[in-house]
Amino acid sequence: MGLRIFNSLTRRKEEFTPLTPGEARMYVCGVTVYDISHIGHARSALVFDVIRRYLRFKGYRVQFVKNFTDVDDKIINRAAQEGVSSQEISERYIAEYRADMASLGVLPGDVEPKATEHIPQMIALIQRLIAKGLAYVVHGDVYFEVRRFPTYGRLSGKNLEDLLAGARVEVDDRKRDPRDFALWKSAKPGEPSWPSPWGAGRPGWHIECSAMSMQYLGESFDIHGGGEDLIFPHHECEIAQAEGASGKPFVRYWIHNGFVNFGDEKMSKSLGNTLTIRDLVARHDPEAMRLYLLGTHYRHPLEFGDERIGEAARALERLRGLRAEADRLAAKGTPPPGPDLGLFDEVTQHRSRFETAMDDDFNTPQALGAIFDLARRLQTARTDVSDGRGGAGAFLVGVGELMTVSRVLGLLEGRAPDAPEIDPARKARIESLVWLRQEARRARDFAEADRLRAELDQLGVVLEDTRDGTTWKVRR
RNA sequence: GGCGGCGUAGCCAAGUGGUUAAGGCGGAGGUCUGCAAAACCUCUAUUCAGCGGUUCGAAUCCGCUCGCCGCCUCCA
Repeated sequence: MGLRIFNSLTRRKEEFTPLTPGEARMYVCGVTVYDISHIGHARSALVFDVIRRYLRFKGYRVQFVKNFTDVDDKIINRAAQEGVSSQEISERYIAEYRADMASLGVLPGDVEPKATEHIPQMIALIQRLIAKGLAYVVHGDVYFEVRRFPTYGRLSGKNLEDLLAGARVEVDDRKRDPRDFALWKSAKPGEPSWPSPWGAGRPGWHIECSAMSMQYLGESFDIHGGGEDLIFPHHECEIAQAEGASGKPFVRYWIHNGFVNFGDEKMSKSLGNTLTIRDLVARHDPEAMRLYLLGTHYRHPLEFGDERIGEAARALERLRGLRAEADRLAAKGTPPPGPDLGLFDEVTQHRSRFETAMDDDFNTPQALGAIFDLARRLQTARTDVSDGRGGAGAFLVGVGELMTVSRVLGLLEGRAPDAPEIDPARKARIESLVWLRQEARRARDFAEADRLRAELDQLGVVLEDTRDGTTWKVRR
C-alpha cells in the first residue's frame, strides 16, 4: 500500500508518485522574519517536519527546502521602529526561528534560502515573464498580468471574474488590471533596494518562492507546502510565475496545514505574545507539544488549549517509561531473546497499523493510536519479563520498534528527557532519604518509611518501588 | 456576496456506506504493593448537533435547520 496525499490542487487524495523514483523534492514556505514565532508557526513547521521524516522512513531520498522571507514591508517597518537596518531585524529573527525550531525538534531544511540572497534569480525569472508577454513594466514596477495566465485561480478555486468582482485591492493606476500583482517594486527612499533592469527596487513577495524553489528543486518538483492561508494569493501567484516562465507543471502535490485558533479570543498582540513558541517551551515539555499538535490531523483546524499539552505530557510519560525500562535492561548486557509470547507478531501488526495510518494522508492521530496500543502491549511484555515469563530480548526488540515509529513523529528522540538539573547537595539529601527509607522498609518499620516518603514528597520527589529497588524523580 | 471547513463520550480526537464507533486525558472498580506510586485488566458514546430523505444497511451520501470557524487584504 502506497502513500496517499491530499492534494490541494485537485482536492482529493492521490497516490504519491514522485517525479524521480525514490526521491522526494519538497519546498515549504517558511516565515517572514520580523517577529518571534508563535504556536501557528510551530504547527506548520511540525507538520512538514513529520511529513519529511515519514518520507524518509518510507525510503525516499528527501530534498527539503524551507525559505526565509527577509525583505518585506513588515521587516522594513520594524526596522524603522527600532532604528536599525532591515538586515539586523531579519538576521535576529532568523536566529530566533532556528532556536525555536530546534527546541521543538524540528529538523532544519537541507537548504534554507533567503530572499535577499537570490535577487539575481528573481530578476532572471521576471525577465523571462516579460519576454513571454506575461508581465509588464510601469515606471520601474513590474506586474504580472493575470489575464494572460488563464488558469490563475485554479488552486484556490476562484475564477478570474469573481476575483475582479471581489477585488478589494487598493486602487493603483499603474496596474492594467486590479488583479495583477507586483513582481518588482521600485525603490522608495530609505528602503532596501537592489539594482535591476527596471531601476533600483525590491522583489514582490511571491516571486522569491518561485525563483528559489526552481533553483534548488528544478522547474517541476514533488511537494510544496505551507499554511492554508497561503493558498491565495501566494501559492496561486507562485504557480502563475513558475508555469508562466517554464511552461511546465510546477508542483505535483500541494499540501496545506490548518490553522491554530484561539477561540473567541482575538489574535491580539498581547495574546499573540503569550503564545510564542518560546513561552510554550518554557512551560511545557517540547515533545509533549509535538504529541499534542500531532493529535489533530494536519488539515483540521486546532483550537489551542494549554491544558491539552499537560495531558499529552502524561501520555508521553507512558512511552518514556518503556524506554527507561529498556535502557535499564540493556545496561545489564545483551539478553538472550527468550520466549516472545506472541509479542513479535503483535509488534508487527501495530507497526503496520502505524504505516497504514501515515500512508493515508499522514494521519498522525490514527498513527498515535497504533503507537499507544503498541505501548500497552509492551507494558504487558515488561511485566512478563520481570515475572520471568517473557524474554528480555524480545521486549527490547519491541521497544526498539516503538522508538522507530515514535521518532518518525519526533517523539522519544532521546533529547534531554525530563530530568531537570538538580543541584548536587539536594540530590545527595534526596538519595540519603531514599536510602533511609529503604532501610526502614527492610526493617519493616513502615511508619518510618511512610514518614520519609512524606518528607520526600515535601521535596517534590516521587518514589517508585520496583523489584530492582526504588527509583525516584522530581515532580514536574 | 464568493470559496471552503467544522459540530463524534466529562474534555481532546480518529473514523466518512456494512462484523465490537480508534487512541489520549479524566473518572469508577480491580490486580500488583506493607501502604503507595508506576503499570496492567475491566467499565466509562445502543450512539455520532437537529429534522427529513436515499439505501437491504448511514456518524459516514443528499436536502433543510441550528451553532461555530477559516480564506477572499499581510499572515503558518
